[in-house]
Amino acid sequence: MVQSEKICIKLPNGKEIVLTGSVSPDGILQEHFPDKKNTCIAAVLNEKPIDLSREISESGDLRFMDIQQPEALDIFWHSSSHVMAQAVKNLYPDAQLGIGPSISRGFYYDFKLDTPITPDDLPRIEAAMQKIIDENQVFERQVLNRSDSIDVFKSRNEPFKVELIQEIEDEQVTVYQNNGFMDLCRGPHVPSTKFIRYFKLTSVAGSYWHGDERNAVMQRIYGISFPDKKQLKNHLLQIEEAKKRDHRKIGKELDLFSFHQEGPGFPFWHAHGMILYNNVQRYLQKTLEIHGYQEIKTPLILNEALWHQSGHWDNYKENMYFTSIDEQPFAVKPMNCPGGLLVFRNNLHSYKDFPIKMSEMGLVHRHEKSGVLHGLFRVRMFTQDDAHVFCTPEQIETEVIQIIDLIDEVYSTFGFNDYEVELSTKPLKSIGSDEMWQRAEAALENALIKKQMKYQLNPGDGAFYGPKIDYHIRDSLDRLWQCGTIQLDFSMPERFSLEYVGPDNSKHRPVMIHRAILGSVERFIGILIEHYAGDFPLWLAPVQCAVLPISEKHESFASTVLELLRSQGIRCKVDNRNEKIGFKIRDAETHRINYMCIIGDREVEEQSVSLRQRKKGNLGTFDTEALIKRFMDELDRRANH
RNA sequence: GCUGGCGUAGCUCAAUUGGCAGAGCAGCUGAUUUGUAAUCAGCAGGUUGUAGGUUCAAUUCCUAUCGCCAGCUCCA
Repeated sequence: MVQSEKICIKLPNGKEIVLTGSVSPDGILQEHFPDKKNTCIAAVLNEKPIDLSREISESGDLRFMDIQQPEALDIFWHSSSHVMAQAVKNLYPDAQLGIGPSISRGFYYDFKLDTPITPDDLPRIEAAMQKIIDENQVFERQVLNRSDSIDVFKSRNEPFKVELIQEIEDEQVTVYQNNGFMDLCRGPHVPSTKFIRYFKLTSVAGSYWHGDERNAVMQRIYGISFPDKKQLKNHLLQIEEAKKRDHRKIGKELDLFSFHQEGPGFPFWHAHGMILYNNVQRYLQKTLEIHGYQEIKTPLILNEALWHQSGHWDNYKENMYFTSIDEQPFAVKPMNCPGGLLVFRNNLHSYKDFPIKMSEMGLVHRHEKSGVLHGLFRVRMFTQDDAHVFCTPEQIETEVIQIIDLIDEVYSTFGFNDYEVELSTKPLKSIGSDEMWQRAEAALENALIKKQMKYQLNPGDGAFYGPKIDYHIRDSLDRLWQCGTIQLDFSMPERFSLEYVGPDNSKHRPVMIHRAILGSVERFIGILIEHYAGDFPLWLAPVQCAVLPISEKHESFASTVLELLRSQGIRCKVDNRNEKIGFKIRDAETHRINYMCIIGDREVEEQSVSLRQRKKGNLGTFDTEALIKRFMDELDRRANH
């Protein structure tokens, strides 16, 4: 490239240099920061990432991307996917390349290939990758014009790449090449393959070209790589930990719930699971009572006409189940609001009664495609901790603030102190006047601002009937789960002609706020199981205490202790099996029982127990009074540990 | 829904190229009477998801079906 003007570059250390001739970031790195030569993988010129080997053709700020910087991982993973694709092409010359991006955690590449790739093939591909890495092949960038590049990829039998180029509007495209492997790619890449130090291919799966099931079926290989061995190890450990915490696995181990062929997507709650379910529900009901809610319950099956009126027929029919009663069409409710509206409309309401906060633990059924069902996280039947707040437009902001506080209170009870909030505004398809939307969005936004909440704006992502605030809670493994939601609704009051009598003695239309805190009780319990890894806090635990007599002769006092604890509402059991104490302790520990009361000669003598806490070990001797006090105190605080 | 994988005892998993379905844990019985994460021995446990088919013979091969698991644009 001919340089018409001199190029001035400002370096990260503040130094300014003038380039003469053809200079790449590589050269500058060698000259000015020789110690970083081995750890830099790319440069950033005027906030645009470029290859280290790329000739600098414009003036501006230049900095270097160290391999340890998070932003470098993106490039790192992208290069890793190239190496993987190259390895696959070496092993399967017939494979046609799809796309191979870096993703939030790792990378993948899609291939069209007639021979199926199974997990057993991954070590072979990994070995082929290692060979490429050991050869330290240099990634070479090349600029081609469109038609040439199309010819190139046609001749290489890469129809998908040709299709991609045809979708590109630019006259020039870039390709990267190393040792005969070529890929259409925007770049940048790490300088050479040796930078991909530690990697692992994690899974194979099917996918579709452009994600559309009408298109060609592709095989996708997922992988992860890191510059540091420890990072890779930690990542793999985290995957292991997540597997250990899988609520489906723990649910089976602790006998919490089950699923059956006879009811796909419909959870069966077992006795232990019901304790979780009931405790979560009771806690919530009590809390709502304190916050001025009144609880209602509406029928599971309602006449289809209601669903026409509510708009669900038009917008939600695909997800609903239908039946008939006395030859009349009925539907199983997928949401609770229409039923709640009938309750509201059953009485005449004065503005003096507002806000009216009606809550419902509503069992809803929603048809989900069979392929998306997933334990308690994605089911076809669940209980929503639903509520509808009816108020005047002026009351919206205050009510939303109260809900924000309530949600925070509930989440922190379960140890979720970290959550993310999104505000979604008017979508293209919507009902209601612009003025109404503006007022509603402002009310939600003001509430968030007043509470000094950080939130992400999702323009155009609101429901068709109103804007909303969504909550995502972060669990102990740093994963996000959508749970709570606060939605303003102008549509339902309209459709159902809701009214209240105002101070002017005439009728007005109320505003309705839908809100859920847990979202789905079932899903929330799934999240709790994984969050606590099955080690539930005392107030939730299915079995809180195991009474363990050392031998047969201690059974009598053990029963006395059991009865005493039971009389105080402690969920406990006695283990009278003919086993050694070590066995009984192990059994109680593996069943995640919070406390063990060990009873031998000494304890019978002193009328006390030797208390042991799950995962913590021996706590020493407690007389029965101190024991109960300890339990009650922990229960009162709903202590999280 | 689509693609691929899987379905064996209550649970976790075995079973050469098709050749008598097996182990550990849990359960039951007996011995042992135990002091802070597994005492020993014995017994029992199955229409191999379901329905067809191929075969002298099917857990194994084929077809259908049900369910489970993973994935199904985070775009060169």
